[in-house]
Amino acid sequence: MISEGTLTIGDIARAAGVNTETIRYYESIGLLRQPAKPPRGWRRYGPDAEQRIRFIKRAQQLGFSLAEIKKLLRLRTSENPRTCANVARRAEEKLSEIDAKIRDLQAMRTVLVELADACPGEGPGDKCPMLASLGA
Amino acid sequence: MISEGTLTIGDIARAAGVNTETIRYYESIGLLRQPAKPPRGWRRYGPDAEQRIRFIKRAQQLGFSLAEIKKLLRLRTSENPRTCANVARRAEEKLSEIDAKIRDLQAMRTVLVELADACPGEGPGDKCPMLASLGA
DNA sequence: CAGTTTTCCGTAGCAAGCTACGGTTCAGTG
DNA sequence: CACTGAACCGTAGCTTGCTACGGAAAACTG
Repeated sequence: MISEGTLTIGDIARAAGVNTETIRYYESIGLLRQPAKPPRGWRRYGPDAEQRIRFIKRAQQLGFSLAEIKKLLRLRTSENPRTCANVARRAEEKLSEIDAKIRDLQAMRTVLVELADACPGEGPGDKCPMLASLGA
Repeated sequence: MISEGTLTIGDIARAAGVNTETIRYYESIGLLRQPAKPPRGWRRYGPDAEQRIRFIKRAQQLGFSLAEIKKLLRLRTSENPRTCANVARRAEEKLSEIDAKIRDLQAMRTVLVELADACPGEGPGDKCPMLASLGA
């Protein structure tokens, strides 16, 4: 629902803190709607385009991919009264993914710490217990 | 230090649980040395090629990139008596990176949980407090 | 009105780590 | 010796999220 307005793509880009190319990219993948191009001249955006981009950036920071954000945005305009539940479900799925990533990283961390503890801190590479433990 | 041997690239690939193409890729980026090609016939690998690939895969699981693994492998053959310390230092750096990623993910998690808690579980998209909080 | 900036648009490239394709040569089996 | 499967090799493609390039047209600035 990008309304017509008076702002150029550069105005929106500066306001939202992104590159104009990024906006064009979002439009090309259907994440933003391009305002209709006038017969002569440049496209003009309304201020809601900036809001849309800010939404995208915040959702990205929460770990959503652009494809997932696209789906969230489609839900937003849905009249379905269960939409809110759908959004909540997606958030829960994302939460599970995040938890899984955290567990993986913590497992990595444990192994790395164990290896580092075995290291005497000097000696040539072929005697290094860390490399040896890794199978080198 | 891939010695000459009797094994073909397919043998090594099966033994190490990777694709032959992956081995060729590793060779192309200098992560594995290609055995010299005989004037007629196929290259032959020694069993240490499999060990090398297993090392790479384990290090990857610990979050090291192929570029970083390349450096670790170069350290391994170094005569420098401080090599072991260098390996330990890289492990510590990697530990910091892992910790930073965990912190980022936990921050995402916190925000997501807060948003999800505000969700009544039904209603259309334009009333969804989660989407609203994100700025949509 | 001249000059500079901006938009427009398609195309191409980057990072990382592979995977796929296709034509040719070679090895191993019956 | 014929056949099948494997290796060889270069190149291209995949994913995600952009960024860069370049020429033309439109718009702002003095």
